[in-house]
Parts: sequence; structure tokens; C-alpha cells
Amino acid sequence: MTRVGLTVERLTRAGAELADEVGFEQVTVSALARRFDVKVASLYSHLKNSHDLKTRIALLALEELADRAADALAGRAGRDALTAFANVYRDYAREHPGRYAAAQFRLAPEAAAASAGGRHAQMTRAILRGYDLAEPDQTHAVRMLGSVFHGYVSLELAGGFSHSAPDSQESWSRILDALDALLRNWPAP
Amino acid sequence: MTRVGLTVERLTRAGAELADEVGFEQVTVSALARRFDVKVASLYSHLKNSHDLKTRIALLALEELADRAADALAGRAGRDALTAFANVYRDYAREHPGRYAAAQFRLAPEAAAASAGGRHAQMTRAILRGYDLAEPDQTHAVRMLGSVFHGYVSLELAGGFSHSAPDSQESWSRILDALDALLRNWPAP
DNA sequence: TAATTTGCCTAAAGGCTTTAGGCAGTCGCA
DNA sequence: TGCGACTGCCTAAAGCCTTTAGGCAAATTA
Repeated sequence: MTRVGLTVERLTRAGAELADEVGFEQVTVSALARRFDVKVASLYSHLKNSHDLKTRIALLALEELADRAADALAGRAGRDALTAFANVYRDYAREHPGRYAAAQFRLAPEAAAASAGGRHAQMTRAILRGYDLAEPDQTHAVRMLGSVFHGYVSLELAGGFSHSAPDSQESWSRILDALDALLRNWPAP
Repeated sequence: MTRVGLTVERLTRAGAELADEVGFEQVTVSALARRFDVKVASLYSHLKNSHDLKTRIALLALEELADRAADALAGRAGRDALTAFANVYRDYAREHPGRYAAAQFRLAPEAAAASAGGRHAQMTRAILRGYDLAEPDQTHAVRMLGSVFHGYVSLELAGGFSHSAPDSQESWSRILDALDALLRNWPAP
């Protein structure tokens, strides 16, 4: 009856790995217990419930994404920043599909407030400083960028662009070109 | 022991309604059986399994969406078509959140091939006929439009834009303006 | 070393999925 | 109209997941 040394942090990290391996949907308290070779009930002294586990994985993914984005943004501006930022999302989703799915997990309002979501929005705004957009257009542009990045990455991950020409990488590059052009030339109302 | 008259079609429609009421995730063979006041096992002569049910709901949603989009597109061109098409997605997602979630369900390749997915792509291409874009830019633009529509609607549905100014409707309008401008002025490589 | 806390365990109840086999309406055909 | 075949819904049962309650032993503290 040796102790394995479970902690919320270890469980969350293992849950994130599990998500990348089998998909976020399949992350289950049982599967996690199996992975630690421990009885299921044992996890319930560390986790409130299954939803709690998923929330924690989502928060972890949002933090990781924000950290990477912050790194990528350091020392860059304008189109360079836009591209680097966008690639962080896409690359993260490709490297960690389960975590990326987790990042889309519908958080309860207080969890959302405590999440790295705010950092993401702030960073998107920072990118736009290179583009001379006043409010409220800046907010519109923030929302649009978020939509394109999230939308493209989701569709790509869902297999939407595979098996058809031109390849996805090329579309991605050209879409970033287009966004850059659009931001430099944002239409008046 | 009267017969209720279950059919795959009725089950699928009821499943779609259930999805809108409680969320696509919560759509379950058990819940559906409850709704028809019938034993769970009875549904298994009509449905292969739970995944089959979800696939059918997804296909239904994709059909409905394509039908609406086709209606909206009839007799419109250019920016007018773009706006109408985009609004179909957004409105459908707001009216039928569960079905919209279903439409995002990862389909198996053959199910995807038999789905209305192709009609959606064709209609997006039709819109672009008003904008003078040659290949491969047309495909890039199709992918970008899909990304923005899907991304925006997902983020909005997830509550991303509520409780903050400016309101979501305004951003949506301005983003459509921006897309129209971008398509009229698609940058060269 | 004794007392206390903490961590993992056993047990059990309840829900969802899926398969197997059964009985009774319902429909086609003579 | 009556008989047989089919179809549709049912009971039963096994397997997996979640969650709670209560227990014992290892680790921590004094």
C-alpha cells in the first residue's frame, strides 16, 4: 500500500497528456486512475469531480498557450508579431490537439475570470498597436483575429483542409498576408 | 405493449431537439428513450449505437444549414450575398445551439463525404464569384471565410463577447464590412 | 515513540451503453 | 378470415464510468 504521491498538479498534467493521446473527450477520472495504477476513488480526494478535472486541464492549456504567445511576441511588432502570434496557436493545436480542445472547454464564469483568457486578449491588443486602429475598431479587430485563428485551427484539426489543394500551410500564410493587409487598411464604417 | 412508432428519422429529429435543449454533449440514447417513454434497448433496433445517433444529428444539422444558406443566397450577389450567407450561420447557431454544435461533430470520412459539407463549400465559392478572385486565392478565401464564420460564431456562443462593449452585433457587422473590403482588395502574394 | 493527519483502499449505488433473446402486435397472403 | 412471418418493443444482463462513505496504514508532528 505504498503511496504514489498524487497531487492535483500531477493529475492535471497527466490529464493533459492523456488528452493529447486519446482526445479531450475521452479524458476520464477512471482512465487517469489507470494511468497512475491506482483505484478510481483515490482521485476524489484530489479532484472535486470529473468536471473539475476538465476545468483544470483547460486552465493549464490556456496558461501554456499564453506563455508561448508572450514569448513569441517579445521583441516583435506589426506583421511580424501577427505572424508569430498566429503560429503559436496553430503550432500548439497541432502539437497538443487534446490540450487545444481543452482550451475550448466552456468554463464557468469565475473559472474564466481566473484564467489566462485576459492575457490572450491583451496580447492581441498589443499586436494591434502596430496597426493604428482606434476604438471601437480595435475591439472589432481583436474579435476578428480571434475568430480567424480559432476557426482556422479548429477546421484544420477537424480535417477540413486535408486531402485538397492547395495545402493548408499555403492557405494559412496567405490568410495571414490578407489579415495584415486588412489591418493596415481597415475600412471606415 | 403498444407500438410508439419509432423510426430513425423521428429519433434523429428528436435528438436534434434534445441537443438544442440540453446541449449536444448531453444527447444520449438513454435520454432519447426517456423522451419517447420507451426502454433504452428499443432504440438499438433503429440506431447502430450512440455514435451513430450523433452522426445522424450532425448530418441533419448540416443539411438544414445548407438549405437555409441556399435560400439566403438565391438572387443575391457580392456583399449582399456575403452578408446573407454569414447571417444564416450566426442565426442558425443562435436559434439551434445544439444542432450547431452537432454540425461540428467530427464525421468519419465516408459520412463527411455524404454530408452537405460539399454544398457549403460550393456556396462559399459562389459568393466569391462576385469578387474576381482567381485560384488559388479563391480557395484561400473560401477557407478564410469558413474560419471567420465558424470561429466567430463559436466564440460568441461560448460567451466570449458578452458582457463587454461594443456589443457583438456591432462587431459582426463591422467584421463583415472588413471581409467585403478585403475580398475586393485581396493582396497579391 | 505516541498522536494525528493524510492518502489510498474496499464497498456500494446509480447511470449510460450495448448485446441477446422473447413475446405480441401487424401485415401479407391464401 | 385465418395463418404465418415479420417487426417492434420488452426483459435481462454485463461492462464501464462517476461519486460517496468509511477504513486502515503510512507519513508527519510533537
